Amino acid sequence: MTSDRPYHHGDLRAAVLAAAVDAIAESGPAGIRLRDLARRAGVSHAAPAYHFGDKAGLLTALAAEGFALLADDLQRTGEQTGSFHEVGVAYVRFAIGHPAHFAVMFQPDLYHPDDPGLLAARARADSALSSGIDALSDRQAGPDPGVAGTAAWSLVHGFATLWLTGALPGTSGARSGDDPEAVARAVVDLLFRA
Amino acid sequence: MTSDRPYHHGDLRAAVLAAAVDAIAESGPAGIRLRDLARRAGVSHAAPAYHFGDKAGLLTALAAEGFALLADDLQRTGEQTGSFHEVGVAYVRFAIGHPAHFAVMFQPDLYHPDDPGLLAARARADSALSSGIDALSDRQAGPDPGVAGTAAWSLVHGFATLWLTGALPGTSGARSGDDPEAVARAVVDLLFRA
DNA sequence: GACGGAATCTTTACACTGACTAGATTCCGC
DNA sequence: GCGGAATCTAGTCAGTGTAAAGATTCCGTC
Repeated sequence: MTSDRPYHHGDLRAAVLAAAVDAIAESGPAGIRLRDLARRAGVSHAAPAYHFGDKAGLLTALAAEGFALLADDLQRTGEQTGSFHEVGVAYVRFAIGHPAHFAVMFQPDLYHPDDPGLLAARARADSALSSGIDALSDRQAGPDPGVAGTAAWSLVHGFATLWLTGALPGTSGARSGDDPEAVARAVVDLLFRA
Repeated sequence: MTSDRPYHHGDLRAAVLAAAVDAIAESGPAGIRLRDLARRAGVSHAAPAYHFGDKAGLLTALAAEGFALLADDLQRTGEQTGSFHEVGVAYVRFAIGHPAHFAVMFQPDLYHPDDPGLLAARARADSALSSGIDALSDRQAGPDPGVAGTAAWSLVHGFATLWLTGALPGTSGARSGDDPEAVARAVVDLLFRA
């Protein structure tokens, strides 16, 4: 069985990560199989283990990539708009635009939660979100800025999660044509309408 | 190896469900193994399959049980207090009190989402939550009652999810001694303070 | 241009899992 | 107490994750 494909893939690490994103989009993070990802990338079944160690290592890399992308999005949005409303909407936009990453990021039992690269990426995302919240608290007459930040994060995170799960009536119901970003904006506005 | 335990377990279905709750609390829904649950219940490795068909069937039953418990909690709280604030807090209290159920309930890729029993239980929970939201909208001057309901649900769901994930600063940070229910109440109050 | 170590991938092997099947045991209505 | 139904066991199989050892290629250095 002499294949004509080269012995070295070129960028197998990225290819496996991309294949994982596809596989998760199809059947969720639980249905992911290392051997299937290897098949998709056109390599032997044990090749992914070289780059990620084990299955949890792969998902760790995926989660870290997700936190890094989220941090970039939030930071850029914060700098461009200076509005926490828009940072919140950007959070939802990221979740819906990268559902596979988002699903893995907030299931620490799937990966190695102490991985340094992951912790660094998550710290960046936390920082970008916090700075948006701080800017908000300045204008906000709330009693406790910590509570306001927790509320804001909970709101956008919950909305994104419920939307992705298909639990919201609008997702598969009568208002299925709704733009999630528009609904998210309305929801965020409601929280800070004072 | 003649065991002295009886051939019939008595209530294996409930025992397996209880073992699943324990196992999920230990290592998450992804780490659950049918053979391990059988060992915990003291039966042969294939016994659980008789009651649940397959692994997804077991998690379907667990999710249905969770939705039923949630519906009971929300309905009781709504009737006793008549306050949506308290219904929201009850939502959070359920999630933190039944983390294993909650984790499975909102991961439809783990179970059979079309199961009739599951759909019925979820419909009951949706109804209990909606009635609380309707009562809220009457007093609320919001533009769209649908938006207010989505916001409220998103808020409590997001808070519960983030708290269980350990993502909130208060969970493992300096304010780790905080009572989640008290924080939830403050967060819900913030949304509807007008 | 050639050498040699490092990086990358394949092959082989093994324990474990979920699922299926046939058979054993017990329960329960009549 | 008879007989079908319900419940559980035992055996089997394909598929999975992981580890170890070997094969192939890359790349800095001479």
